[in-house]
Amino acid sequence: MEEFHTNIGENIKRIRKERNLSLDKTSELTGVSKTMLGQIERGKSAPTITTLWKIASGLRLSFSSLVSQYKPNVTIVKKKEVNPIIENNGQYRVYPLVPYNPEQQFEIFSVTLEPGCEHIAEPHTTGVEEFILVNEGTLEVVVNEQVYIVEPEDTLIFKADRPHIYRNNGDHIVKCSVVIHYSSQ
Amino acid sequence: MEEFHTNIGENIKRIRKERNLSLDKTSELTGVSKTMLGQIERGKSAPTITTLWKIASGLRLSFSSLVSQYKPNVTIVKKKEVNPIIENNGQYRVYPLVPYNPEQQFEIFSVTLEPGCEHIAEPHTTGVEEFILVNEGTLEVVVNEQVYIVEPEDTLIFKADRPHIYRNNGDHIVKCSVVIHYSSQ
DNA sequence: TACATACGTGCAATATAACGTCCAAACTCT
DNA sequence: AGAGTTTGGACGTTATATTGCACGTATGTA
Repeated sequence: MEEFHTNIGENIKRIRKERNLSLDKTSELTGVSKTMLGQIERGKSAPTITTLWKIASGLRLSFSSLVSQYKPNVTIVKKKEVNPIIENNGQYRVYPLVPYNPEQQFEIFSVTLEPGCEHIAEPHTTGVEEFILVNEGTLEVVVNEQVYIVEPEDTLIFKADRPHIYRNNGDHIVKCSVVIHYSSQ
Repeated sequence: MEEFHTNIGENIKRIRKERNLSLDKTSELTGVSKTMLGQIERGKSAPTITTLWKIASGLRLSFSSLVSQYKPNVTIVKKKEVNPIIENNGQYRVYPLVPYNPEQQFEIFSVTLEPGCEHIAEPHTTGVEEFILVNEGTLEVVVNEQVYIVEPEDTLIFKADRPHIYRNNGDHIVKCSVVIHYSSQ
């Protein structure tokens, strides 16, 4: 993510090698200088979208084939090592486990609500859908003035483009996993 | 195409306005300076992919929603105004009518073969498919040592990742439309 | 009117993308 | 082995992306 452009470099180099093209030949096909191509491949510079466009066009590639991320087979995220976002005086804590990324258009949080906590969430943009999987405690969610009671092991799915409220009316802590999906209109 | 980055600017501005965001707020969400955002929106500068990444992530957008081209409703391409690519001493002429573009992953040519012309085409990369629609004359195409006779109003479809030969053995000119599709593996 | 706030843009400084030229290593050919 | 060719990378220069600061305009408020 912070080293995002290295992906593109690797993709270009792989495709170039698959086609047995030299940097010179690729430069000729794309109209991008050999030096620049080499630097992009080695991750030494991040191209502007105009040069990326030239590369994609010259090599007859789609954008997605260039920006596609290399995914490690296995990744483990330790919640203890994730800095939570604190709200409601620490009663409402959000742990971003899988941050958003333009390719996979969703993000995953773990959310904790202390007993008595009521959190009012801003409406998201249109097309956003939330999936709430309750792990512990009983969660109350208000959407469209309607109250939904979500028991442990139950899941609530709703369009989050309107204001909604999370509430823990029990005396036990509430822990839930939240997946937010952003549909690019 | 040459003014490609203006598209992205328009897309960002449109989305930002839809969400009632100021440049300041957008800068805060994306980590890209307000000035830069303004320049990108106005087409005054072409962002690098790292800043585009920041914008897409901060605004929870996909890449495709940012790079999507504005398509005019109607476009007319006059073959007379298209510079053909000349080969075989002018006996083989290729008119690029619709150039390749990374979004729509194909290109369209009009091809003319004078009588007696034989053109040997380089193999394309794997995954490339050709669609040949013969308009005038009778075209012979050799693929995998197999000769195919394509009469007027007939269409030949074949995977073009191997050498192939176009031949006009008749005494009438051959004109055909060719669509080449590149599947981004 | 005067003041305040929010918004978009202009300007100067800096970082870096993009280019042309040159160079060293590897690979052909006799 | 030696000359020529191809390859990828290094260096210096130019173009431009990116930033922070400041300015002008609009809108609302007392």
